[in-house]
Amino acid sequence: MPTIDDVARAAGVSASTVSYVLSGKRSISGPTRERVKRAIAQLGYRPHAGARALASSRTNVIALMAPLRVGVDVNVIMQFVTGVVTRAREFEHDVLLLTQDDVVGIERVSNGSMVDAVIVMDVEAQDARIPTLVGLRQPAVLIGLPGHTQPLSCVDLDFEEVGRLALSHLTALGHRRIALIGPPPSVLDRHTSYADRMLRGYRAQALVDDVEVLVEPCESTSAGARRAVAAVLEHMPDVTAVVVHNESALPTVVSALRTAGRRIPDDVSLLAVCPADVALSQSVALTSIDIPAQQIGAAAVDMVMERLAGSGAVQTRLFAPQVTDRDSTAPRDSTALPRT
Amino acid sequence: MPTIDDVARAAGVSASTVSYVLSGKRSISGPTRERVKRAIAQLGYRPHAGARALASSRTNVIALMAPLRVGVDVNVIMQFVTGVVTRAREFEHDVLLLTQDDVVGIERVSNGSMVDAVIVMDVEAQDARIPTLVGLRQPAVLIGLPGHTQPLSCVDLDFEEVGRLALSHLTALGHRRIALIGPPPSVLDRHTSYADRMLRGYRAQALVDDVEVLVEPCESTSAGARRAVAAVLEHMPDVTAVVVHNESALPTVVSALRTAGRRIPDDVSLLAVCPADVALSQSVALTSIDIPAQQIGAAAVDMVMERLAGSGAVQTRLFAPQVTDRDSTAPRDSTALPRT
DNA sequence: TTGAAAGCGCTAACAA
DNA sequence: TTGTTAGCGCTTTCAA
Repeated sequence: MPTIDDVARAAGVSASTVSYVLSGKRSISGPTRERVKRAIAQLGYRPHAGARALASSRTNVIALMAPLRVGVDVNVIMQFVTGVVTRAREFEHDVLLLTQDDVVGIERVSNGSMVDAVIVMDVEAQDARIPTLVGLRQPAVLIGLPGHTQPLSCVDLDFEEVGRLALSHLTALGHRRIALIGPPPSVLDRHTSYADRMLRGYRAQALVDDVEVLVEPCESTSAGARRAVAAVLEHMPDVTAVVVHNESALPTVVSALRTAGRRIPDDVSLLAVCPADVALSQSVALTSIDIPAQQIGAAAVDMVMERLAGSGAVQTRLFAPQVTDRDSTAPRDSTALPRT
Repeated sequence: MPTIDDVARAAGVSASTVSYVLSGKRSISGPTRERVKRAIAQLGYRPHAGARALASSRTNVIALMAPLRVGVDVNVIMQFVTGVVTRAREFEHDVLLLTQDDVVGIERVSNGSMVDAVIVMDVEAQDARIPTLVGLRQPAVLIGLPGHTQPLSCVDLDFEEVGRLALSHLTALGHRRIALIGPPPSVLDRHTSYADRMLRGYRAQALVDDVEVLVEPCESTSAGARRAVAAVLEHMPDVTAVVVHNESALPTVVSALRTAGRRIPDDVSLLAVCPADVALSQSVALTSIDIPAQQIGAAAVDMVMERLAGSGAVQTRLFAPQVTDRDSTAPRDSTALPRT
């Protein structure tokens, strides 16, 4: 591999000039720049990342800690990751992948100066990683909100508002008995940020709208979904609307409701909280609140970059949820009246 | 951050001694080692990754190029990634995540000496990345097989054998009219390695066993799955067995068959090609051929490490598939009388 | 068993 | 506008 000195020699300039051509940190005359660029292209020169990191204390790599366990809304995770990687590349950064369980990994890559920043997914209310993150030399961004405010940047969909919105959308349609088929018990037990907040908003809105609600956790399997539907129908036989916040359960919830003789949306309205493409790939186009995972991932990178540029302060950024009406919701009395 | 010199000073030794304690590349007296280790712990010392890479030309990072597009058997991808990351950590390596579309990314991280090796997923028969990979200074391992033998290490499930095995398992149960609900058309069109090979084996075995088969590509949506089932029932009304090689279609295929009045396994046997946990989370425990994605990912890392240690030659490693009998397959005449 | 010292390839302050 | 030079923090050869 050619080094910066090889390039400098080929272009008849000094190494620092090559460096400055590459970084743009000082002005270079047109002809010089041209010669240097030609030499770089000719030799196929690539700066050595380690040397660069050593000299500049910048690695152009950010760490992303993602929950690689299977079963938990794998699509959403993929979209977060895609958003992060794609946006990072736009800033000439690469992404180092850390897994959830590798908590010491944060310190390893941070203290070992392998990365410029850390993005953490799947945050829990009392997240064990937070003390570590707070002590880091590099900026950290959470996707999700910890239970208590921390000196850390956070970004997420406003899940509390998701809960309120889901419920109020259905009550506005006249529904008074509404069930939530939620995330798996394990997610709830861990007080995963998004699940907790969604539930809080949902329950709060139930009080406001004075409607009866039911919350049924749901394993991310077909059997789990069927069990959840059965439980809902048993405990709330006259349910007329269901909110589903569990991507993998979605197809089975839909078919289980039908099997139980509940037409969608004639007998039961269904509102899903999931990425838009998931809502659209079900057997009915589902009315849904989109989880803009890719955008959130991209926003996390933006916040990282602002912090690295020195222009960004610690902040929390919440995306406002929106209901997209599709074919799975209807007014409560839609069957009582003739339909078109 | 403390440097190696700080540690050396604290321990009353030279920097090289600290380095050797860390690498184990020469013998150190017990007391010295102890003092050094204590100093390291006390100072919370971490070697600077860039400096290390510069001096040793080893980064302890491997690049993983993963297909981050959604929809294509996301669970399988996650399991590959998990396998790679987990095993890499066992070898003290981290994983840099590259996306499929970022083809120049390979050259960037390779020539920029950011990584020690490259693992590439989702290989196609004529894969555009192969020439690049062949020219790399670092070892490359493919998960999947290219169409023509290349001077590259490969590892995968033996999908050709999967096709043969799936079919012969069903013919052995007496089935003579068998349909395959396969991957999405886009995957087939790209001649994705695993899909091509599975089909080849399946068709070859159909000739051997002299049975009638049908191949129906299938979009990874509920609607797509329903369409595929309808097409199968239309073109092969007396079908008695179905192979499904499309993870996301699985739940809907199962329910669509039932809706069409075909009981599983009484009227139609169903054999799935998917990770074991996916087969188990359907509404019937499906007879399946497991895709041991995590193991394959781990094996890819093993091959990388052997190559890096100098002990590994270029080789292709194929995992032998196995059928696990569960509740979705039965002899053809289990309920009906023997047919001609 | 240990130390001294020469790089590894780059950046950026200082000089011109 | 460009060049010179002193590190960045580590590994590893050579010497003792």
